[in-house]
Amino acid sequence: MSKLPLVTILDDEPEIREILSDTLEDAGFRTLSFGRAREFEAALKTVTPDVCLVDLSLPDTDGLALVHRLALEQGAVVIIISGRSQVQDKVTGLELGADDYIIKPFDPSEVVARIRVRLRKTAPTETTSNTAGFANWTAHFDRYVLEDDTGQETPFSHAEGEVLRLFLQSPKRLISRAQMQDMLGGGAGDSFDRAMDVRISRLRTKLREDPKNPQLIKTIYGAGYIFLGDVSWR
Amino acid sequence: MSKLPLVTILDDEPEIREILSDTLEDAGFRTLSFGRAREFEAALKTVTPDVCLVDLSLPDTDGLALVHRLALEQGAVVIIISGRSQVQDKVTGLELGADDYIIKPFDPSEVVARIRVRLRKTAPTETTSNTAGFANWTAHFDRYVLEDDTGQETPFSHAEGEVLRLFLQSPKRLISRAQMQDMLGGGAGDSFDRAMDVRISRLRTKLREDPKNPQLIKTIYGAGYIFLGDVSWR
DNA sequence: TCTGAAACCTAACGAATTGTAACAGCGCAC
DNA sequence: GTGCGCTGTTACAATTCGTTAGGTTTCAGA
Repeated sequence: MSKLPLVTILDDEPEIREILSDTLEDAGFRTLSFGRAREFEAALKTVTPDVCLVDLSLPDTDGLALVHRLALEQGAVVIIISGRSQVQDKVTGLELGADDYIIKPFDPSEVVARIRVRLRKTAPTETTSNTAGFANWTAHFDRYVLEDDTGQETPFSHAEGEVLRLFLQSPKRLISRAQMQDMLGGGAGDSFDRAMDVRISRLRTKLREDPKNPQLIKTIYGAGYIFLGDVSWR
Repeated sequence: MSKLPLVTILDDEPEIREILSDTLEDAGFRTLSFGRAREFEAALKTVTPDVCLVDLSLPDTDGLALVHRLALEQGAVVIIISGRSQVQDKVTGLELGADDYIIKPFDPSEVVARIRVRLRKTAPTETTSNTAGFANWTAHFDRYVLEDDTGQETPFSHAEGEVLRLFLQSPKRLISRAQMQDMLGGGAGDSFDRAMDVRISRLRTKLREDPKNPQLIKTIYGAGYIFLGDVSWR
């Protein structure tokens, strides 16, 4: 339904354009590449990119001025990719309106990650999925509600949700108690173990697990817990 | 009128904390420094930083988990400062919710520049429009009136409007009590918490929420409130 | 297989947090 | 002054969640 995000690449070196466009398209973006600022600005009349990658060392324009126009006048998301690694270059680039500044030589996957950050912040809240399906349950983390296959809803508390989310984020993998303490921000107390037990116990109750034979949250004696069941985030 | 932006610094090395806080305060920010994650998280109950600087190599917690919690649950702006310069570290940090990733050793002025970028992008919360729709309600902030889908109108007071506007400006996001106190300019009094409760209670009544099962304003025990419902400003 | 210790489960309790009715102080219109 | 609406405060009820305590399960070693 919604189109893939569009990323424009403006760099005078063909190899760099190719590396970037290949990586970005693999990562699920549409791309448009330009070697000259003139062409790029002409294209802007007909398309509106979600993110613009701009190399500063362009033959036909002052790159910084272009960035400034893009960011300030068009309100575009601009990421500078530059061979100049001096701090002063970065600072002025960022001050002139760039959203990020990546130094050449760069790792393509870092570029992808940084683009995703910008998109995440720009897009209206639907980026972080807050609903997950598993077994015959659907967990709505935004509403703190657990929905069964008949549509009946059971509310769960914040503490229970933390544990459930942790499980759903790494299903079919052993999760140790230490890990939970970290993730759930608890202090390392003597009796803290018990608190975690209780959380899990309560969660199991809401998931209508048979205490003698839990199907979803399995205890690994002496090691931790493991969440079975196929999870799909939506 | 508006206070200086608040930046928190979480790093176990005192020298780094000092360098950062000195530079940032010279650059026109307020700062709060912490050496341990525990203290930092405790402080979050009473203050709401505009940007959080987090060092990943903390003694008492898994830094990435902390970042994840901050970013996802609180919607905070997080900048990682780390000695780990591998691309994979950067990518996972950014994917887990960080807004930027700065490598040690860093230049303080670059840190300042990158913080300014985040603030620039976060700031435009100024909504010129005075009407917002959500669920089957329409809120008219100019007339202090809440209109339901049949056109029936319920007046709301200034205090109720403040809270409602705050919710409608960041829906589906956890809003802590601290945040409310900041936004609504209340002193941090002992009994001031109760006043906020009462405001919300009254707002819930006007929204005809079922007290046992609120659909729009949800309480997160020990954390704050979250407003569900899709908001569109008009 | 039997036994004891460690690990784990969970009912019940209580401290902390939150909801809301009732009251009081304030400002404003008349 | 009187009345009315708004808002913070107080007091008490309800909820959440960690802790405690006692029972059950697991596992190593005899």
